[in-house]
Amino acid sequence: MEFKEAKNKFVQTWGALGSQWGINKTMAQIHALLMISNEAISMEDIMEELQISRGNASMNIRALMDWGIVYKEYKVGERREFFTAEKDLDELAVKISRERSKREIKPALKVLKEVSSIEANKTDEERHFVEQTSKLYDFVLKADNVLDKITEYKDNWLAKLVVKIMKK
Amino acid sequence: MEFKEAKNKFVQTWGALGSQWGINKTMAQIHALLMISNEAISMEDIMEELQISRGNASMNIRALMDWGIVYKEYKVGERREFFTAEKDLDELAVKISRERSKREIKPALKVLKEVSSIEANKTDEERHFVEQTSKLYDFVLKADNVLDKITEYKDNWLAKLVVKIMKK
DNA sequence: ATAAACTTTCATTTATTTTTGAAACTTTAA
DNA sequence: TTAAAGTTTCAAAAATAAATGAAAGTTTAT
Repeated sequence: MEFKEAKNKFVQTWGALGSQWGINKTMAQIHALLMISNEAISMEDIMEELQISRGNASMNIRALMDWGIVYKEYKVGERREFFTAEKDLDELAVKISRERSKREIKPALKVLKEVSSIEANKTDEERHFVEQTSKLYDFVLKADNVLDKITEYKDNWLAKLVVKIMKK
Repeated sequence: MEFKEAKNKFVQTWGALGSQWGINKTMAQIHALLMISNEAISMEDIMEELQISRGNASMNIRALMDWGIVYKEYKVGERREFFTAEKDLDELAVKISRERSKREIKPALKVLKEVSSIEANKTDEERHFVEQTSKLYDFVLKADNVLDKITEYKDNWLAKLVVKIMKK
C-alpha cells in the first residue's frame, strides 16, 4: 500500500468510526486529516483534500474547536488561518470524555434522578420502575465519576489504569 | 410527576441517548421499555406503547437480541412471544462493550495496523503519518484490552474499578 | 475609509437513515 | 392438511441529518 492510499483509508475509517459514535462523518474526517498532518492546514486545503464545501468545512472546524481538540494557528505573513489537531492521545481522550460527559451523561443523569424520585407505592409496576431507574442512576453516576477521575490523572491515565487492572 | 409521565420521560431520554451513541432511537426505546417493565412484554404491546409499526418493532427487537441484551420468553398457554431485557447493569455493560468492540473497535484496529505498516521513508509527511497511526494503534489496542479485562471481572467490575481508582 | 482576503451563516438541497406496511413466511392446533 | 396466529422481510415512503453555496460578516493592509 502506498502512502496516498493509506492516508485515504485512514481518513475514511476514522470518519466511519466517528459516525458510529455520534460525531458526524466530516467532523471526524477533518480531525483525522489534521491528526496525521505534520503541519497546520488551511481551510482551503481541507476543502480540497476532503472535497467538501466551504460552509461544511467551516462549521465542522468550529465544532472541533468547541470540543477543544483542534486549534487555530496563525502563520507570520499569512492572512489565512491554519488548523492543527490535538495530537497527544491522552489529552484527546480526556477532552472527548469531558465533552461527552457534559453534553450527554450529565443531562441524562438529571432525568434519571427526576424520574426515579416519583412517589411509587401503588403498584408493583411503579415500584419496579423506581427500583430500576434508581439503579441506573447509581450506575451511570459511578461510571461518570470514573471518567472524571480519569481526566484528573491526565498524563497517561490509560497506561496506569491498565497496570492497575492487570494486577487483578 | 406521576408514573406515566415519568415512564415516558425515561423512554424518550434513553432513546435520545441511544441515538447519540450510534444505536437507533427505536432500539433504545424498546430497550428502555423492557428495562423498566417487571414482566415480559409482547410485540403487540411494544408497538402499542411506542406507537411504531410491526416491522420496525420486529427488526429492532431482533437487533437487541443479537446484541444479547434482550431475551425471548414463552408463556404457557400463549402462542405469542414475549420479551425481557437484561436487567443486571454490569452484565448489560459487559455485553454492550463486547459487542461494540467486536463491531467497531476490532475492524478499526485492523485498518490502523494496515496503514501504519506502509513503507515510509521518503518524506517527513510520510514518516509523521506512520508515527501517528502507530501511536493510535497502540492506544486503541490498549483501550480495547481494558474493555476485555473489564468483561472478565463481570461481577460488579465498575465498583471494583472505582475502588482502585479512588485509591489514586 | 475602503477594498481585498478571508470566514461564517443559514435557507435550500441532497444524502442517509429509519419507518412503514403489505406480502411472504413460519409455526401450531385441530 | 389447513387455516389461524403470529413473525419476518424488504421495497418504498417519510423523517432526519448533513452538505451546499451564495450572501453577509470580519479582519487587515494600505
